[in-house]
Amino acid sequence: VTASGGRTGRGGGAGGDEEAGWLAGYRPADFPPFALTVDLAILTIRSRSLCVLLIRRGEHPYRAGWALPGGHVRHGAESAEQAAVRELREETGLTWAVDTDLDQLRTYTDPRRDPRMAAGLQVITVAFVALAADLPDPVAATDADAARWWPVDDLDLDRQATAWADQGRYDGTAPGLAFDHAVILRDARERVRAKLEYTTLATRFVPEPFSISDLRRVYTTVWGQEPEPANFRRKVLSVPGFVVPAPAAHRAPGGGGRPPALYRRGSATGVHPPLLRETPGGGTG
Amino acid sequence: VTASGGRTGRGGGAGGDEEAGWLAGYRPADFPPFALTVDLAILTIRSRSLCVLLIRRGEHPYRAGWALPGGHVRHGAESAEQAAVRELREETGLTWAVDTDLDQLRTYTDPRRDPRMAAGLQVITVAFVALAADLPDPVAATDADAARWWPVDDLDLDRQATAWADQGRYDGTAPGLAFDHAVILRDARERVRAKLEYTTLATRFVPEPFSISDLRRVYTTVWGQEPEPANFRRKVLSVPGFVVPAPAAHRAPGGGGRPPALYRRGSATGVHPPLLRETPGGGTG
DNA sequence: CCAATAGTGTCTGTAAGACAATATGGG
DNA sequence: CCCATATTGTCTTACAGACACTATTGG
Repeated sequence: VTASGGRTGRGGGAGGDEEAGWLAGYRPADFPPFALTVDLAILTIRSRSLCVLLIRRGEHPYRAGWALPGGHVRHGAESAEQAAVRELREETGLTWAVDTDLDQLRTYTDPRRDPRMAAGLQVITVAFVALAADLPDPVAATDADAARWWPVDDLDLDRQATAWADQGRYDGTAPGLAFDHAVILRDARERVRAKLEYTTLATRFVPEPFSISDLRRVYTTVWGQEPEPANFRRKVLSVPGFVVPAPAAHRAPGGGGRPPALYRRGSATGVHPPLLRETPGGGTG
Repeated sequence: VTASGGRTGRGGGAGGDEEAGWLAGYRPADFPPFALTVDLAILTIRSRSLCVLLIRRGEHPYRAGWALPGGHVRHGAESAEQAAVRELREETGLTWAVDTDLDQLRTYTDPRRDPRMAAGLQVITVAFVALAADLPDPVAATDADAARWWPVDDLDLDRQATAWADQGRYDGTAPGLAFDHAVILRDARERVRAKLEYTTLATRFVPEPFSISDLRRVYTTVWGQEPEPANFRRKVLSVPGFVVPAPAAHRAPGGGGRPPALYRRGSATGVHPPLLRETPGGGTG
């Protein structure tokens, strides 16, 4: 209280005279162990279903169980964001743009979320959402003995998440996810649904070039309800920079029908005013 | 890979036979120390300014510097959310509803964000936003030798946050915030601005009963731009459950003018379709 | 020609922006 | 009455929902 009493108007910086001395003598001796991990909900669309990348854990805990890819943040060497990019590359073999496609979702800290708490280690995780179009089939990598895309709808998320909240485990018939990953994945899905409304995120789900119908199918798949085709087209084309026309190309659609005009991603990131679902998350009541 | 190979379709739970044995022998011996803290951006409106509760730190690091209230999560005993509620009560002396008024903002993990990293301790923080109407003047409590409300606009946030990102410190004339708290506070302000659009959050900023003008002043203050009064009224009253009429009461406004009708908070949480600012965060370019 | 999909036109209801007009209180 | 604020009314414009209609391909 005495030494740097006049600090108020001077601005910060931890490099004060007295404080430098304090730091020199500081030892973080008695901190009980927290572990910091990242978990990734990597989403894509395959055969008209929203799919998530899951790995089969090669190590304890939840060995041989299905889980979101992720891993430990390297102490002192990186942030959670950097760890997420690194894990993503390790898991998928792809390089990734950080700010564009990786979105910090939420941090999960409940002491009961990891069984290692019983041994005195509290493991907390920062969850991220990533989107992908056209990812190759995943390769099993470090600490995973298998990896595959799972349709999110097949995972019985709501029941799993509820079961987790109630009793800390789940015994249904769908693949059970390790830790609280069902909760994380449910939150991730809701985040993506919401972001489709007010961002151009949907274009990340489709390989270029794409038709307006392709883009509309993204909304249909993620929202679970189809926007009216004519109005959807009007909206997308009326937002400057949502999509830009691509030179006519050759594509062979399955059956007949008029071939669609093709587009690429535009430079816009926001959609304003937003596209609205019928039943958004919040609700009015 | 062998022991519980058939786990896939059986659902999770870390209580498997083999895994119980592993856990019994597990010791988290060699985990380098992470510390987990929470920081709170507690916002209110005072004399037509958006204000944040800051404390003057009584302990190192950044001793005697201004900072967001917060503290360590108790290892093994609580989640970040529970710690936030506890700290909030300790700092303000008020009980608080968790889900309603405390919102997890983001987690900050950059190794450079806390000087104790130099001593080998990586401190990460989960930031929360809380809103308040009618909070009493704060009392200095544990590990804080002073606490007061600061108008957010007086804190030179943008310059502080930029300076922090560039060089890890800030030397301007406004009160400098400890750690990366200028960044956190800027994120918090943007979160609140956005939430006013699609939630009934604004009612949390005004003491009951309130007039439509009181509510409009919240938007004016937080957004920095005034919604058109007539249209604003129409919108608020057209959303069911946004506000409910309160029985006529006695109030003495400063000057003359027709006395306003008074309302209380309704039960609705979402506003759909949303109220829109002119220049939202995302932007179209 | 038909089937199938893409794309256009148009009517309508809702709601926001702008702003004038009216109501209700205190000097 | 004058002032200040609240509240209502109304005209206009923007845009989403709905849906009929036209266009362009393959068989």
